[in-house]
Order: sequence, then C-alpha cells, then structure tokens
Amino acid sequence: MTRHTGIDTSFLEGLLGYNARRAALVIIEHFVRGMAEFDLRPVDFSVLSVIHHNPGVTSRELCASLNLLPPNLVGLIRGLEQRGLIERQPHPLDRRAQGLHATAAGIELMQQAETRASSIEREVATRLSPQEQAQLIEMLQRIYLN
Amino acid sequence: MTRHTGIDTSFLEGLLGYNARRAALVIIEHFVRGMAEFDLRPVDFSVLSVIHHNPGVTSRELCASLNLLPPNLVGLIRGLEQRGLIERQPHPLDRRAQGLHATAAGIELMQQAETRASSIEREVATRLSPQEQAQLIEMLQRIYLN
DNA sequence: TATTGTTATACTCTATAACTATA
DNA sequence: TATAGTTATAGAGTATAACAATA
Repeated sequence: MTRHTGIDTSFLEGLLGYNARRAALVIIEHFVRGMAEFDLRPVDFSVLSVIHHNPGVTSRELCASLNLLPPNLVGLIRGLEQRGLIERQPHPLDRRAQGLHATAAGIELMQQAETRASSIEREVATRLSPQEQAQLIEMLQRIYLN
Repeated sequence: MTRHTGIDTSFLEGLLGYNARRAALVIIEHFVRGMAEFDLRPVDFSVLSVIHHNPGVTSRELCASLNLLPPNLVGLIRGLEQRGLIERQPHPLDRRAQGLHATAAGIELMQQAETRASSIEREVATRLSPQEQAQLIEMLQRIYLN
C-alpha cells in the first residue's frame, strides 16, 4: 500500500478521484502507444468508433455523447476527412447539419483499431480477472452515467 | 446501458480507458467545485496534502510520488508559499534541496480541505456502497501501482 | 428565437531543453 | 558525472464569444 519512495500518500490513495485519475492516465498512456501505428489519438479513436457504429451521426450528437465541445471537433473531423477515413453527406432532414459516415478505408482501419484496442485492454488489466474488469467498468459507469 | 441520445457508444463503453477517463472527469469536476472555497485545484490539494503528511519532503519526492514534472511544480510551490500555506527550509543533508513544510495556516486549511474532500467523495459515489467504493479503489490501484 | 457548424482566440495543462549550485 | 531546483518556452488540450445558414 505504501509507496516505494517512502513518501506517505495514504490520504490521497483513499480518494476515488485521485485513483481514477492515476489509473486513467496509465491506461491512456498504453492506449496512445498501442494506437500510434494507426495514427489515432484516444479522441480520434472515440470519434471514429462512434461514426463507424452510427452512420450519419452529426457533430452535435458526437459532442453530446462524448462530452466534447463543438469548436474542438471541427479540426478533428476535418483531419479524419482529409485522411479519407470519413465523409460528410447532406443531412436528409436538416440542411444545417451534415451526416458523418466512415469510408471503406475508415471501416477497414477501425476494424483493425478496435481489435488492437481490445488487446491493449487485456495488457493493461492483466492484474484483473475478466469478471473484475467487467465489475470495474460497471462501477465506473455508475459514477459518470446519468 | 445505452445512452439517452440514441447514439450507440457500446464499443467504447466496453473499454476500461474510456470509462476510467469519463469517471475521473466527473469526479474531478465535483472536486473542483467543492474545493473552490479553499482556492485549491486538485493538484494544489494533492501537493499540499503530501507536504502536510510528510514534513520536509522535497520537490523531487513530490514529483516522483505524484507523477508531476519539476518545471510544473515550481510555480505551484511558489504560489502556496506566497499564500503562507507552506515554508521552504534548508535540507539538513543536501544543500541543493529544500524541505517543504506546511505552516500553521497550511495545516489548518488542510484539515478543513481534507474533511471537505471526504464529503465530496461521498456525494460523488452515492451509487456505490462503502464496500464497493473500497473495492473500486483497490482495483484502480492494481492498474496504476507497481 | 434557437440550433448547426464554424472561426478566432484565450486559457490551462503538460512537456522539453538548458542553466546554476551542489553532490 | 549526476542530481535539485529553476527558467524559458513549446505544444496539446480545453474553454468562451460571435458569426452565417438554417430551423
């Protein structure tokens, strides 16, 4: 429980926020390294995954479901489009909006990237059984969902 | 499980990294609001808490135990010192280093702030029993400790 | 009036290189 | 030669205000 440095951080180690942040940073670090070959940051992966599984999704819907701000999505979307991974199509009902669709190349990339993501998860959670991992995710969702 | 937006994020919701980050952000948001009255950001709280519980700790030791970079700690330490919450004293063994100590005011503030931190934790984890909360923290530590 | 996507911009957080004084 | 603390600065991430086109 105590650190190898000899410094007592026991109060912080009792706080959910401290532990959640430390764990998230370690996991994300692994994720970044593992996704480097696909040139996808975590946020790129998340956005592309949601587009992949929700053809025609709009920017606003992406922002709402991933907790992003519209101005910060503009450059990201443009980048994915320029790489030929997604396309913008006119929205069938709302001429202000644009439906986002993964291209064939985008779908191909995401199939590989999602497989890679799953293997990264297994590597980073080697000290958790599959049951514990599922339980951990469920408890985290009880914190942030609603 | 599915979101109220009608957007399918089920793949992301199966990833530990995604859930850990979303939960950490929600917890930290609560923490920031709750600590505003003490004018302490999460990183200020962490640093002050470690100094409080480890009188004479050095900047390097703070960096190692909290995973911070030395240049980013300089302004923070100076700020806490200018607010009269900590003092720098010559290190007894190493004249390059400085021992950091909480002042009476710093100790007083931290007693209140740590009490407040604990109550914020209870608010943010209302949907987890104390047992679940302890189990969650233990599992998170199995990910980031080593 | 409100909303979608956008631009411009500011602010914060994090990271790197290099210096000084001591070890 | 290496380490503690520091400076300066660059880069990434996150935030707000305001606009044109459309609802």
